[in-house]
Amino acid sequence: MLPVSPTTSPEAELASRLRLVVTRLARRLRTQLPGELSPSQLATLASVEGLGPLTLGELSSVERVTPPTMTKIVACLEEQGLVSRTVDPNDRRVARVEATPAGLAFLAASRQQKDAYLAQRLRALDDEERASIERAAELLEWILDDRVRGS
Amino acid sequence: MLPVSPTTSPEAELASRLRLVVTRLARRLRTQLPGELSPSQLATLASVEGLGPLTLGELSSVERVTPPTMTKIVACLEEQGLVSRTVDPNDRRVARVEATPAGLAFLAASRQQKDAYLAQRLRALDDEERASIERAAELLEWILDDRVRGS
DNA sequence: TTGAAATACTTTCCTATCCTAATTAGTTTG
DNA sequence: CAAACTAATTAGGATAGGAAAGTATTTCAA
Repeated sequence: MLPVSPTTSPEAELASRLRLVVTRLARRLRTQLPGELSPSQLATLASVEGLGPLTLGELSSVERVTPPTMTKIVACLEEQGLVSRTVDPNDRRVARVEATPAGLAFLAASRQQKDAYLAQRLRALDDEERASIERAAELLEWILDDRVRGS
Repeated sequence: MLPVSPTTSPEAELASRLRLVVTRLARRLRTQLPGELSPSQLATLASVEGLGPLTLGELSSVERVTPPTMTKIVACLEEQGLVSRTVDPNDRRVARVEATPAGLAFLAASRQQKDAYLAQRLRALDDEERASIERAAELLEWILDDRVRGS
């Protein structure tokens, strides 16, 4: 439809198209939930849930955020009762962060809310179309996997 | 792989998976270009390119940003010579913003750079796999199309 | 035709987020 | 035990974006 800048390879053209749709869809999903947690806070909570109890340092490198920033994020989450901290008895410098039941519940609710939009749209597709999307999701997961060479 | 919270329908499960991969890929694409323009500035420049000359007010509502913020964004883009402003001779309160040739060139380059990452990854797939992604991109474009009923 | 209201943008000031540098507390090692 | 190292925190600063108020211009009603 739109005459994109002259592309050299078919991959480049597909890349352009994929980038556009992924960027837009992500934006749509983001604005779908104006929740009371900042994006970093939500992402941190999700990491804690997915990766189990983590130290502040691990969290800050997972979230690509500096340690001081992570200190504040975790402090805020803790104040709201969504995570708990436990000092490691063997090395009392480190504190492990863990999701509380309230944190897990919050995450589940927030996911359900975001997924609701997508699920509603997906319901309008037929089985074959949903299978296509599933297959693509698989491939994109592979693309995102950094064990594949090249940063 | 990860035991997600109990989902009710197959659509919900796919939605969850799709949301995750789309969000992550979008983030990857975003951080891929640490360019000298902020995200809002880049988005504004892209809107100006795509929608033609726009007033500040139109721009701020398109970008979901308050007028003062748009004033600053445009001022910054103008300083860098990426857009130009022209006062409407019929109504001297309004100023129309337009992309300069330098602005268009910048956009093209930035797109090419982002696409490069994706294109590189896509090159590692075979034709069948690329076709799957293309099909999915089509479906996602349809999903994003707001002319389809339901917000 | 002129004052009041409306409109388009700008200026000022405030908040939130995330950074770097320096500090504190705890652990390991020579 | 002291020096070096490590984990987390505190202090301070940069930047993006918003709300409220201000300025310039246009429109409308009496």
